[in-house]
Amino acid sequence: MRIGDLARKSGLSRDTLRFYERSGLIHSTPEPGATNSYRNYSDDTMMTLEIIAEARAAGMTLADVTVFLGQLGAAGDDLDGEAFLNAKIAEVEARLRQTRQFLRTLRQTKTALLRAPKTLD
Amino acid sequence: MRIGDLARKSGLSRDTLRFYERSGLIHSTPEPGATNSYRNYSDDTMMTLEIIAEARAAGMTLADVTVFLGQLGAAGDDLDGEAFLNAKIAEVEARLRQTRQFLRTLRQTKTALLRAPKTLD
DNA sequence: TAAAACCATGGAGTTGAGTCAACGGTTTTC
DNA sequence: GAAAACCGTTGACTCAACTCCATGGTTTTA
Repeated sequence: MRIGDLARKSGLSRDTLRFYERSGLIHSTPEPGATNSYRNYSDDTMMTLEIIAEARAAGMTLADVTVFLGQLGAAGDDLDGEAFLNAKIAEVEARLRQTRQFLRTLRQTKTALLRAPKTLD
Repeated sequence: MRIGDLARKSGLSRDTLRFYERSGLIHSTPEPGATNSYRNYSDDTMMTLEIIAEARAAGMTLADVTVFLGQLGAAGDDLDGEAFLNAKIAEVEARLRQTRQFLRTLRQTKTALLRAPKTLD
């Protein structure tokens, strides 16, 4: 799949995809025997992009995501990897708590606003 | 309370607090009859800072938080305010889902890593 | 086969959210 | 009454994550 297709499927801009590739988050392999220099993405790239989106929503930086995607591929008794994952799990759990708390605040604010007395005019 | 105290209590830097004030997120009132130009914060400011932290963790921008804090104070039959809150609630819910999904992925990755066969050496 | 649509690279620019440094005035403490 | 510890402002700087532009090559379509 070429970059334009991936952009349409993912909702990201071509520039963003190139930027992600420069950053080592996704990879493209020139179509075998291609005469041009067009990027060629496998279908799996979409899944990677979804993980990236979730990770970003969870507050991770792209640098973190790069490390994590590395872990995802090759495992095997990796102590640093475990420490990294534990740290990130803790961070995301904390963020989840704060987000839930904020959602409660948002909802309360909404009902408070609805319950508010009409102002005379 | 002066800016240094608030910085210590909140864990934010004095610069960040001044930046938040410039942005209209928090406010200070010169102590009545003060001869200096020192900022003076009420205890409530800490609560505002906690809301800001939660909102940021939930992915809101400071611009959004400014609007939201405005809603928090003066309510009363505000249609735009309701629309804004509904939009933000939807955004935060979506982000919450993505974050939960990512947390699952993180945990799975960890157990996969632990289950991985020891490499011979 | 020409126009439209796509792709590439390189480098500059933008935005959000701070952070730092310089310089000088206040308060507190020894 | 100094020194240390605060505080103020202004303006430049950083960093992450994009985004845009210029220039030029390739594919697809009418």
